[in-house]
Amino acid sequence: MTTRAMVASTRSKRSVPAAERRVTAREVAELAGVSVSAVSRTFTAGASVSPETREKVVAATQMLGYQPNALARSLMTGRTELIALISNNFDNPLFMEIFDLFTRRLQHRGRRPLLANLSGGARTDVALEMLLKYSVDGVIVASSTLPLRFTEECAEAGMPVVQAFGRPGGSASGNIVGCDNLQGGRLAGEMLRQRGYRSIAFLGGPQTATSTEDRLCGLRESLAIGGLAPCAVVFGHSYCHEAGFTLMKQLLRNGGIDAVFCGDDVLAMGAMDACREAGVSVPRDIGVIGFNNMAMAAWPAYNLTTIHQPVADIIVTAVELLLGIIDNSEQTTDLRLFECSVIERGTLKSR
Amino acid sequence: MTTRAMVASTRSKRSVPAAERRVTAREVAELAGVSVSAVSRTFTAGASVSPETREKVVAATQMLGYQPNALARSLMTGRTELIALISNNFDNPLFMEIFDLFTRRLQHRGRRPLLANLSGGARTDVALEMLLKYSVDGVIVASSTLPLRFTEECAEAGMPVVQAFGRPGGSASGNIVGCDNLQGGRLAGEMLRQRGYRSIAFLGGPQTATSTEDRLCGLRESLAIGGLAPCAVVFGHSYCHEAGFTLMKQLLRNGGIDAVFCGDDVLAMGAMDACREAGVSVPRDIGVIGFNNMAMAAWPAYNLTTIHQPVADIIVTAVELLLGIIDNSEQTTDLRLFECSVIERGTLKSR
DNA sequence: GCTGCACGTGCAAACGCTTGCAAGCGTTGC
DNA sequence: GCAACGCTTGCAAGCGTTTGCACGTGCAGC
Repeated sequence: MTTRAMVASTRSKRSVPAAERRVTAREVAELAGVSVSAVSRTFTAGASVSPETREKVVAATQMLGYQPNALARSLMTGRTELIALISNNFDNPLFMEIFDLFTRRLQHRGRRPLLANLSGGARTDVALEMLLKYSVDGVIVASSTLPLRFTEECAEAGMPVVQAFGRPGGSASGNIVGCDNLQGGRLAGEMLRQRGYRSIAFLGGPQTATSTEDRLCGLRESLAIGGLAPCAVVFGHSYCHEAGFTLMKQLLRNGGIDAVFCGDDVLAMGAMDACREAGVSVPRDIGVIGFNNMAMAAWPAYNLTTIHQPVADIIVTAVELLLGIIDNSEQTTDLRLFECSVIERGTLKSR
Repeated sequence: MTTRAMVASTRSKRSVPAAERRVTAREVAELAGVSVSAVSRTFTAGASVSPETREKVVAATQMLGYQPNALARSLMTGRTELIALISNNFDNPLFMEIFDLFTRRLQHRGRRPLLANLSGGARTDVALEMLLKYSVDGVIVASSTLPLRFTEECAEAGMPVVQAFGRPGGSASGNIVGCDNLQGGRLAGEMLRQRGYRSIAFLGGPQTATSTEDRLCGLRESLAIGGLAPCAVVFGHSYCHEAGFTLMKQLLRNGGIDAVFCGDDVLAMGAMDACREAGVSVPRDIGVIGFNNMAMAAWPAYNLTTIHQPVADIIVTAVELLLGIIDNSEQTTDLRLFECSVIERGTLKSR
């Protein structure tokens, strides 16, 4: 480690045990001259409390700065209002938007997101264990590259779970909300055919990712209509810039392509950067179309034509679906797919 | 909403209340033929349990798939192992790296990150309340744009708190770990002077952000040595691409600058995109230097010369500092600043 | 004036765990 | 052989809540 750290420090044993012990319902009750039941009821909607009692309790609460202990409450109610948010996708800027929207939505619905990071070979069984230990009310898996198995394990352990940005898995089990990757892939294919491209390569994310698989499949279907087929198909180890860059260099070396459909915008940006470095002009020499329409795709450096998936809709739907399952405590198997649309920018020739 | 959603659904009232009730210590105790105390002690390090008892308990545990309830435990121990992770910076890709590192580090130390998103006018008092309700063991504030007041309020409420990516505030209270923005600003200034730039603009983030303030100050100091001063100083509403883009267009309109120091890489990218659009060449016509060295800065589309701050070191230090405070339960006032360094790429002329 | 009823309230028993305390028991030292 | 000791263990209290239940109380209806 070459960095030097400046360090300044002042320590002092906490002299006054100020705010040491959180104030409890009992203390509030005493001050208000009522029972603990009364203060509890004051804070549970729909409980039977007279206006006078409530007023006394509220006054005492303000005076002492009381906050009901959510954990103790959860012991009785069986609800923690904790929702696990699981992902393994921390090198894709789209997930910044996704986290933002998820956390805001959960907060908005009075729930707290407990994060589990499954990237970089973190053990899923350890994560599962911790979800159980903390008795989360439900689980949201936000990733298309996480093994479906994990989602199933959550369900088996009795936790309501919805997978966002997943796809109708083979097992057909579980709740999934995402975009119609197949349709999105078709859209990309149509677009490329319309613009007169003939030698089209597919540059995808992890081959095991259902999203990549479906997008490729959609492309194939759509090209087949015009009697075409992808002239090259390559997969990256992850949805990251470096993968797009490396794979595109490889495609350029092999030659013979006039357009590439990338399974993700960040892959597309990597691909464009490879073109840039190789002196290949986009869209003059080669057409590029991405997927996701992340914020960066609109940046002038890339100005990327791409397939939009309605991230915000997906997230709201995922949260509402999960909360619905929790409230009704019924096991559902829902599949909600949103349609994709084309965002035209500057990386395809005008025809 | 123009998107249509395909919906498929299968519902079924959960017939078997399988895994309905989590298995408790009592059940394990019964199966193992011991008391609940014994099973509790089996799972608390350093407790006195004979090998035979432990073995019986472990066997029963495996058999039933028992998971100690962390929340119930916390009621007695006063520890939740929950750490609040607070941020309001969800439009800056650097924070993807930051979240990744924080969550991994916390997991590695056996803690769970409880996320609070304070972006977009979320109310800080509501957030504070929820931290108290859930009795988190400590708080990490990961932002340089969050009001120092929030950090102070956490401390006042008796929660150990460290601010990451903050700076030595005027109040001199609180635990802060970050980089030496002043020194980083100086570095940028030196770099620009060395390369022969004379008319240097500063393009910062929010004027109230301590990071922006300090970086500008460092720049000023450094330029002063060469008898220079920034020829223009502008601030964005946030550390985002759009702000960099807009502000740079403005700077270009006003004219008379030959280099710009951006308070953040994403601002720099916005600025470069503005140049691109205006037909101004970087670095031929104008030099650009950024701050942070986020992953994207290395992408060929930008190939941005920038000031590196050792994000990983900062995060590890922040976590260890916080856990230290929690364990020793002593109120400290630590300040740990890491040195910045220059990452040379292609956005400054070679001289 | 008595019964019936609705409403508020407090008591006490949970929830699933930890932990102080004392009892049990086998060892060791004299 | 007895006291002292150390190690295990179970009992029971307690952590901060919620909630079923029973017990008032006040009021309307006859």
